[in-house]
Amino acid sequence: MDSKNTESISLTTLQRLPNYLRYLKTCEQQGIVYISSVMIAKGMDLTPMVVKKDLAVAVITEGKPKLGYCVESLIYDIEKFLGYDNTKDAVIVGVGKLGHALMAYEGFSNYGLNIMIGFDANVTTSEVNGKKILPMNKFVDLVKRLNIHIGIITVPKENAQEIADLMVSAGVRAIWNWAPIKLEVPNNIAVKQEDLAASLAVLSNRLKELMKKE
Amino acid sequence: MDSKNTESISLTTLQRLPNYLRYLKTCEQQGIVYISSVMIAKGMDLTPMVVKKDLAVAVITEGKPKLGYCVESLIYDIEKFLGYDNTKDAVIVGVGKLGHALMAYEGFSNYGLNIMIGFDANVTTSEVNGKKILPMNKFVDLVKRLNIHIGIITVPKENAQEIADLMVSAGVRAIWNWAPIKLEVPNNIAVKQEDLAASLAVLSNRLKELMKKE
DNA sequence: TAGATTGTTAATCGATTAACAATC
DNA sequence: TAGATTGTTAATCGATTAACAATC
Repeated sequence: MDSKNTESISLTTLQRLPNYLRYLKTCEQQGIVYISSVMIAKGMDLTPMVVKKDLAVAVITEGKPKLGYCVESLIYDIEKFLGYDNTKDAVIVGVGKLGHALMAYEGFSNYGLNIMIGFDANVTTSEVNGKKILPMNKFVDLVKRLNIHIGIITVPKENAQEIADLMVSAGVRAIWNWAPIKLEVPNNIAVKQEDLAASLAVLSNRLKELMKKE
Repeated sequence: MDSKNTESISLTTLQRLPNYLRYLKTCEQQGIVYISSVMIAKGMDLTPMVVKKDLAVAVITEGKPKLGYCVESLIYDIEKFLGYDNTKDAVIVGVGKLGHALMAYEGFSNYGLNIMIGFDANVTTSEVNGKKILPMNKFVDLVKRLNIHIGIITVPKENAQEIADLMVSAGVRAIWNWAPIKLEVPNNIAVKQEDLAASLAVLSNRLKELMKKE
């Protein structure tokens, strides 16, 4: 069916797609109906070539020479490609300050993610934003029963591996790990490491380069 | 002096460096004195070649054939390279749940970052972990006076650009932006965008690939 | 000495950039 | 029709991988 995306999309393109979406939606709101790769590139600090290449792999919509791409169709296609059209349920383990922040963040609904329930070893609050917080002993049963495939880990690094194991045993297939530790999981489980140390390394390196120039 | 790092280091290598550090410290704690690129690669899911190349650009320490690299020297060199040896002060603007979590996170001290003060339009708490939270009208003066060069933005996206402008006017040179919006700043200012939508796109794409295989 | 491991040089791979024919 | 823009094919660039001589 999907003759496209048979071979997997490049990581860089994939990471840019949500940004296209964000930009195109602001264009749509301004009443722009057709947009060229040149315009998109200008608005997003890319080159037109990157835009054309990215769209070519992620989108069915074809651009019209001289006119550009239909904004509405692009939005539709990209949302479809990213799976934003059918929201995926997730659970989060570790409702400390960070976990709390992620649970409360409204923006994830725009990304097709619904954090349904929070779990914590020490439950201190019963709800965040109308979402229940439950003790760990309910975890495996509930995740299995609700058939939830995405787990978010925001526990201290000492406990992250055991939580990952628990998630895998409960049928979780994709883990978003915020603990600064490399998780060991079976190779049929996807892990995305959120690496703040790497982000900081990039930022402070750029800062150093800037300072050197003066 | 530093004949190395004249030409800038590759982004991928840079992002891996904090992970080397983390791994090497666990080795040190286990009493390992010398370690080979093969061992490091095994412990970190890399290839020995990547390890050797990365170390070659970031480190002064030379490996000894048959023996490997001195763990202690590697740690010293990488910390130096990443600037962890002299801690940098930062301020954060937007002490909602996320900002609160970042302010309270102890781990940043390991990365040479010290979030000194929080600012917020509506101050509800006066302190987080012994760090003051102040109203915005104190921002420019204080940041200038303390000569702070790093700013973290955790305000809603509607306000992120004005906060960035304010930071720039106060002498901030590097911005870590958690709001999902592309900031416009002068080109002598470094910006690191924290892009959760991109992370989620990667994770859910991998999940999709996994599901397809079954 | 023999062999494992480093460090460097060459080959491969993939992504970005350039060039250009097709087309509205 | 003329010209801007798409989509595709080729060239470049940079990072990863392979090969191998040097060396402890």
